[in-house]
Amino acid sequence: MEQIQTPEPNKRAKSKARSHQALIDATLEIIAEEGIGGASVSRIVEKSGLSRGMIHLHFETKEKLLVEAARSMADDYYRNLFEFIDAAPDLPAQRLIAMIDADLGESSLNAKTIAIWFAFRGAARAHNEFARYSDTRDRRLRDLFTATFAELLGNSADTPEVIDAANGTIALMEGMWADYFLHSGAFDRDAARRVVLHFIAGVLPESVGFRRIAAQSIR
Amino acid sequence: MEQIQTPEPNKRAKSKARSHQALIDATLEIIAEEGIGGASVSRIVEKSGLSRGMIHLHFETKEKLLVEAARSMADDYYRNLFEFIDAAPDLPAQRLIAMIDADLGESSLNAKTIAIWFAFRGAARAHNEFARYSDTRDRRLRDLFTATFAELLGNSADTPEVIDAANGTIALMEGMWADYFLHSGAFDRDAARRVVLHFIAGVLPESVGFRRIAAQSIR
DNA sequence: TATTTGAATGGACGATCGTCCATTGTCAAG
DNA sequence: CTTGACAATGGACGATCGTCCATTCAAATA
Repeated sequence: MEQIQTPEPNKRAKSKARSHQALIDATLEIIAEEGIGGASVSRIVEKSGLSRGMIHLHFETKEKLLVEAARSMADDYYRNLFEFIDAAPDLPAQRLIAMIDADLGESSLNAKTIAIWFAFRGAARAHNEFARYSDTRDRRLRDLFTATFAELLGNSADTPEVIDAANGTIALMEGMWADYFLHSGAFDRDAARRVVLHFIAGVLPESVGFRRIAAQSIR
Repeated sequence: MEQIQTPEPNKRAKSKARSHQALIDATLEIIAEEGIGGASVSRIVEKSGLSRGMIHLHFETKEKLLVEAARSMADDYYRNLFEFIDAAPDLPAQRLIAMIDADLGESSLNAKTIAIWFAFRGAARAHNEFARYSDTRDRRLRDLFTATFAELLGNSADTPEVIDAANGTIALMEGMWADYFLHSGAFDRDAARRVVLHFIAGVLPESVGFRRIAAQSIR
């Protein structure tokens, strides 16, 4: 009987996909624990439990595997961000808070992901492919913040008020990531959230009512 | 005639000191251009124009040379910071602005130093010695900001208002460094300064008069 | 001037790096 | 069941890594 072309991957393809992902996962784990320098071919294949030739088979080059790993970090960040945005009411103030919560939440900001982000960034000067993903993340985030502040302030997105508010907010969150990176032990997630909301409220006119909404959301 | 023991270094010691510094300088330049990974023994001795055995002679280990290079970055940062602080009037608001100007000024924030700082940070997970200098820098800065905000607000240094103001300010400046790192081409130094001052003014009570002093200093 | 000191040299060393490929083993098509 | 396809293996390869040390040579001392 002629079989309908199976939509689900067959055993071969499944195994291949599993190996592909195992290499990326192993690479990220090693980078988190030992930095980019520790991510040698030998360590990666050891950690993944696969054989030496797999990196060349799946990624052609170790470099390209690292780029894929960086891309996967950026993807995860955005997936989490839009989960928060989609779950929030469609009001600019609520969306703003949702974006901050996504950025400072456990799934984006934790010991493993932060170690990986800073490791990739540190190597970005040498390998601009990494920078592309650090930068892509940043550019999309900047556009989202700019649009949200424009809506919140009732201004066009190219006014100084909007641009400054977006720049300051992004800087604040970046700074909180750096704080976490340097003192993950002492870092207080709720305090970071409170400070960010407080600083943003300070630069917005009383009339937009952000202060009240932010205050309600303080935990 | 018996000569008085020369207080200035003799030719030998001078040459040794020059080589010592040449190795650190070469290392920092390579890290700025090619990242930590590019700083191999071969590259360092090539760049410095010295011979292969010098790293072992002066630093015992390449690792220790990198640590010395990181320490030299932290030293430069603090030297510049205190130059600004010492030049400022002994008033908390002026000192606060001086610290921000030191942090965002050309001598601390430029393409070379930022590339180096982020490279060291990225490798900090692997080699905690680097982290010590990133962290030392941060801790002293944090203490200075906390003391200044305490004075400005007339509160003790352990009140939430003071701690939050210091945390937010440090985060803002960290974030501006990250912005510079990711978009050194598009970065606007004066805009960054304006945003930081604006955000700080927003969280301080009108009564401390920071807004007016900050506004006067906007360029 | 003769001797001692130690800064500086540069090649040798084993370890590890990333890449490549002949071979193996297993799944899917014929 | 046989055969072709291909995911997977793991060792070989030259290049480069960081360390070490026998040697050189100029400066300081006697």
